[in-house]
Amino acid sequence: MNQSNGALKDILRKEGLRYTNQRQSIWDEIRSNHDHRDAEDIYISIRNNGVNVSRATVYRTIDVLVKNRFVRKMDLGEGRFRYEPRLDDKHHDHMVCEETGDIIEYFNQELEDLQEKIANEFGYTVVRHVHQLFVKPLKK
Amino acid sequence: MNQSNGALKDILRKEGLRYTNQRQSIWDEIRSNHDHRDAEDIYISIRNNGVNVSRATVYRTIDVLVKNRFVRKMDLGEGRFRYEPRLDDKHHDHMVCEETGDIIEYFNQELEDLQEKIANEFGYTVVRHVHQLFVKPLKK
DNA sequence: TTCCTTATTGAGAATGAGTCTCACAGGTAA
DNA sequence: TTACCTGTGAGACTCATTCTCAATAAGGAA
Ligand SMILES: [Mn+2]
Ligand SMILES: [Mn+2]
Ligand SMILES: [Zn+2]
Ligand SMILES: [Zn+2]
Repeated sequence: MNQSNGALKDILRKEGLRYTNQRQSIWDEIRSNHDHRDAEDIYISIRNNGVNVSRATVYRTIDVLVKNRFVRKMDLGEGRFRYEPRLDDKHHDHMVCEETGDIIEYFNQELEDLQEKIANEFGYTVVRHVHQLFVKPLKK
Repeated sequence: MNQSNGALKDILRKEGLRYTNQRQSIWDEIRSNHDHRDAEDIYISIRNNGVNVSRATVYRTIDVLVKNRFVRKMDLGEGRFRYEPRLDDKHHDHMVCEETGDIIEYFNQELEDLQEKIANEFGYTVVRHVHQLFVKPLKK
């Protein structure tokens, strides 16, 4: 599984890459919580743990992790990407509260099916999709 | 209406801004077709028409047009924004063919309703949303 | 019309996320 | 140990977009 500890070595081997302390630290940091953080946040957190890595290595390693589905890269239209660990690898989409900035995860099978149906109507099949709901709290 | 000719003057007046040739040229260029173009494309087209405007003015004017719903700004995750005129102002979402780059517009009321329902379940109401389907042609 | 005050503009500098370069460090194999 | 080769850090670079500021042009007043 993605999430187990030794799995990083496996994908690195598969990719013909070496196992290094930096790569392990970066994956450990991303795994350490379920937030949706940007590269700079991740970089700062690693450094605050006393590990010296460069931004370049953070970006390079994230690419490997994204390619191997350990990490999901998302674009909320903020001008930079955010990343989250794919610990259980269950698909979900995001709802962003415009008042608080909270990010809520949701999954709705009907929505997933509907979008495939729409694509089919145009002669296509969905490869990937972006569903983002920018919301505000209902009046009580 | 947005799309009529004199409407630009109206929104500029409302915003306390002056009516200038540059602003008119930029809106005219964006209005001239229904493509989903980036700022550089728009800038180049205006210059090819023999009108001298700066990139800064293109960006500044687009902001005003977006704010006043003359133009829709979209982020397809390409690292730059694309813009389209809101000539009839009917809402639609986009499907992007990953093989050809074609952008197909679609609208599905069921989808629109469903996402509001999902937001409600979490105690929110949808302010805006992004729905993008990245697709490939069905095998024949 | 001409004048006057201010908003607007153009050119290019600045910004910021992300990528690239390259000399050096560290693993690997014989 | 040597020879080789990948990975890394620091900082240069890229590219879309924003900012700065001196020069220009709206547009209201007279
Ligand atoms: Mn998530
Ligand atoms: Mn469109
Ligand atoms: Zn989904
Ligand atoms: Zn929609």
